[in-house]
Amino acid sequence: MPRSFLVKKYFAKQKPNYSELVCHNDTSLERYPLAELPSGDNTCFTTGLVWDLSVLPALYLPISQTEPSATPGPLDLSSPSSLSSSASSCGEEDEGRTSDPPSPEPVHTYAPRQRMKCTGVMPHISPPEEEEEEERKAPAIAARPAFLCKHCPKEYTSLGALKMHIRSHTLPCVCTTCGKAFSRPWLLRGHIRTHTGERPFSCTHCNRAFADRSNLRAHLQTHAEVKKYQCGVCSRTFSRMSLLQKHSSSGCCSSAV
DNA sequence: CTGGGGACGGGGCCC
DNA sequence: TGGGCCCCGTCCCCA
Repeated sequence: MPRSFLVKKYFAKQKPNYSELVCHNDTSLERYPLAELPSGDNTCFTTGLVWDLSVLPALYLPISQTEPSATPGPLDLSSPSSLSSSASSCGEEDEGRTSDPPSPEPVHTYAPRQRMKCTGVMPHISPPEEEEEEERKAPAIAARPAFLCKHCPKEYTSLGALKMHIRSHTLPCVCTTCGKAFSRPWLLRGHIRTHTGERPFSCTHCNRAFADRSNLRAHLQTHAEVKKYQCGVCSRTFSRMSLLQKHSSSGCCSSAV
């Protein structure tokens, strides 16, 4: 299942310096280098690589075409239970998602994924004992070095990775305001900002503030003269992959798709 | 229709 | 080994 996050690992040891990003309204100060994108060259620049659409078609494979079994199974909603981890326990300060120049490797995979809307439906949260039991069972199910998730076909090479994954099924972090549950505390923190209105990440160009670093990163693209994603046919650049996709599918680059 | 913002998911890395 | 954070990404919705 070629989910984007499963196929990364571009620069393991060469992370860019994100301490440059500004995070005002917050104790920490960060400054984002992306805010100063060079202009001119419309194909590639140092801080942000322009993706060429012409390389995309072969790489953009829907999940169904590549690994159908990888889709996580439905959540088990059968056993509601008390939840120890709460919004308060997870804090409210800054959290970490960051904007950032794209990886220098022009390999993108496209995989539409399911979304869980905040619809008021309480997701299932397993009690700690249940979660531990699942974790214990997992290695037994696995063939050998692999740890299999009992909720879905995923397998991992380490128990730690499996435990982390299982959290996506058990969703131990629950928002005390709306009841929505998350797999990790910082996801909950980010969600809580939607209630509090806190926006700790600001753009150095326009002072617009964001609650999410990733959104700031995307926003910074709008200030860039040359954007991250480029059409292989007309050389037009876009701030988002989705925009490039729309562009390509709507005529201009029909030959490239 | 396009561009952008909001919300969120999950693996990997670091401590 | 586990938790926190980083990074990258997607989808939905709206102007």
